Amino acid sequence: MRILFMGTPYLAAETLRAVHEKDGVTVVGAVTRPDKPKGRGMKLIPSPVKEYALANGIPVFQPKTLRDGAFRETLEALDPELIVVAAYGNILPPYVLDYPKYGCVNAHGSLLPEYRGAAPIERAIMDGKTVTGITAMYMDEGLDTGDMIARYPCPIEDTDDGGTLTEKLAKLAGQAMCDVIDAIAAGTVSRTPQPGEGSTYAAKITPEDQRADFSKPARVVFNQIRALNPSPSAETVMPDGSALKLTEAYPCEDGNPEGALPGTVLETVGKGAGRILVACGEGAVAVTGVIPSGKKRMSAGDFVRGRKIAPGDVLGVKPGEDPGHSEQ
RNA sequence: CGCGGGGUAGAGCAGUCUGGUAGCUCGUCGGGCUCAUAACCCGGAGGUCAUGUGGUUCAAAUCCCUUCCCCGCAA
Repeated sequence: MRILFMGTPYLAAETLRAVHEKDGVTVVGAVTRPDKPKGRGMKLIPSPVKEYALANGIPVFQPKTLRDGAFRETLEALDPELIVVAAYGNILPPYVLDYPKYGCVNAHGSLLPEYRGAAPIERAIMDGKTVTGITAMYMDEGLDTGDMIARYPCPIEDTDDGGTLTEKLAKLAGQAMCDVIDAIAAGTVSRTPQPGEGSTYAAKITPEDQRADFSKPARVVFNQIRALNPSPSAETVMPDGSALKLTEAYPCEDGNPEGALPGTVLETVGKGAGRILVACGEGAVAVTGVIPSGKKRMSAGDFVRGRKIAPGDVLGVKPGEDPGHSEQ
């Protein structure tokens, strides 16, 4: 089967790998977003999909848009029978949707109709969900609104973070697309419209989403920190005004018995992996991993040993700002 | 040439402004205390201070210059 793949980040690259390694499949091309035009020192950063494709001899296409005629010519030249999409980042216009005889299928990182959109994995963890998954679906002109083919549940463990869950879902996405290809080849594929009710939208992560809000319960702060690890990470502000990313933590429901002001550092431990206990609206979070501004990812113990933080410091409040107005 | 931080012992840092004995918190090794310990006490090892047989100086981790590398932000 002649397949054209479209996708961009890690999850998409793993999906491409699964499809590419599948018997009876010819990947005629990989469409991915253009290399990021800048980076530190003007570096170009190719997408994971592009890297995989180049390493495996798959032609790479990086159109700025699918809407103009330039891509239509490419599409006709590649002449795919099926288009497989995973986290490509663009809506497909009708002429693309209609071209392949077997249609366009997508692997989405949630159990639709929940978490349609750009950041379903992170949003599911942030919301404290215990189950998410991959939905294999046909694409239409809407945002993740097409008919479903199959859903693959995946539990979210307390030990999961954005990185581990993405890895798990990436494997499922690969499996899902291989199953879909088999079903299409066998003529047994089925499609079910999404329920009209229960849909939610998982907007992309904004800087505001990254800002740790210690006024929330410990569990919420914990969910936020792990959802955004390893990238882009939850972030707070040190008493000196510098940024501090929080990469690892665990909740201590009874860690703030005296009801200290949210953001207050209650305890620092510099032995071993160490930890930094920070008061929350309810309970406290024990931060165990951080990235100081201009520094590498390090354990809380290393950070404490460097004497950058001490009990009594208040996080999340810029110097001169009233701690009572931590909202907004 | 987008903005900024940094390269000092195995780890994280201080010291650099105001040149003049290489320090701190840990880890590690040895000893002690203890019923015992990741706790406490004592002692030791471990660093050409990223690079340049660079410049200035009586003297450079520190001031000036070179090159390389790392990281955060922004996209």
